[in-house]
Amino acid sequence: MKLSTKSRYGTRLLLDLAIHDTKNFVQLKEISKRQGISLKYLEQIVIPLKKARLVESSRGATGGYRLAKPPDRISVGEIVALLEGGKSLSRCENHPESCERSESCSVRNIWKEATQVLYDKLNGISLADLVLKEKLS
Amino acid sequence: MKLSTKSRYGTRLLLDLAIHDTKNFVQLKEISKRQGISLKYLEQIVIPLKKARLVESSRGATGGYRLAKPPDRISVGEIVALLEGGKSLSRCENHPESCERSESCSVRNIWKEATQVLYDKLNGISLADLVLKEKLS
DNA sequence: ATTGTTCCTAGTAAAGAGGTAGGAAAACAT
DNA sequence: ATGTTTTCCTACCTCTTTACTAGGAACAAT
Repeated sequence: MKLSTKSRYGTRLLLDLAIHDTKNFVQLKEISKRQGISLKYLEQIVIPLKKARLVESSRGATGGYRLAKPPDRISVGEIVALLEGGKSLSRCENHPESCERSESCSVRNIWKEATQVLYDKLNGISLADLVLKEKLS
Repeated sequence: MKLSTKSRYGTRLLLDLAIHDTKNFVQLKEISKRQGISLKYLEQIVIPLKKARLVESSRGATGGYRLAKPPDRISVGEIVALLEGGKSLSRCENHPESCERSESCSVRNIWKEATQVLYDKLNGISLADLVLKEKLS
């Protein structure tokens, strides 16, 4: 039960955009240098972020990315859910047919509840919060 | 960020012991039938549970397993932490050297906080609680 | 001695994680 | 127009982890 690097790097990517922006476009190349993440990998990670309309892009020489919404409207929860491919902690959570046998749902409900508290926490943290914390340190 | 089958099956294994026991030893073969999990796989899963003294065993023809502690003293949190191999959600959480570069710890702290709320929840649920829920349904 | 269990050590197939590689398309600068 | 610099798109690749299975030894009861 580990977070993938996609989630972690993706969060850092967006945080970087939230800090070094904001009206103008920021190039992945810059973020790559600052965050120490390969450009090619960032290109992969940004794709779902763009699809989900968290960022918008501009192509060409002076192109780059910027947040599509104000930082206080983007939560860590939605970033993680997006890059992890769904909120559930157990695969069967949304596919009851696979463990219907004897689990009787009482154990499965535990996983649901755990998922809930986890995302309640992450949903309560916005990029704006992270920017603030970053500045304080 | 998914739970492994080891955690989920392990929890069901222990819940089964908590229900069908309790003084006598219960064979994995029985649990295998009831839970629909292969005997060989259960044998694998029970090893760390025994090492951690959550269960005790008896060998031979009338052997089997039983809980080593009362069900209200065993939490789902410790089962999961045990079978997932640690509580951290991010690999770097306990190895700061790997992401010291630019994350400045503010993002990493988020993962720590998330881990905390998750395990606070799971630690608050005991096998005895699960037995109760199982009986109600 | 036979049977039925735990225990121990391997092995294995498929999926996922964590990237790289090469180039096309677009926009800008000259 | 041409070259440059970016995003964008598709594919590939290696390593680790997951989720098991296999075979048999050790042990205890009958």
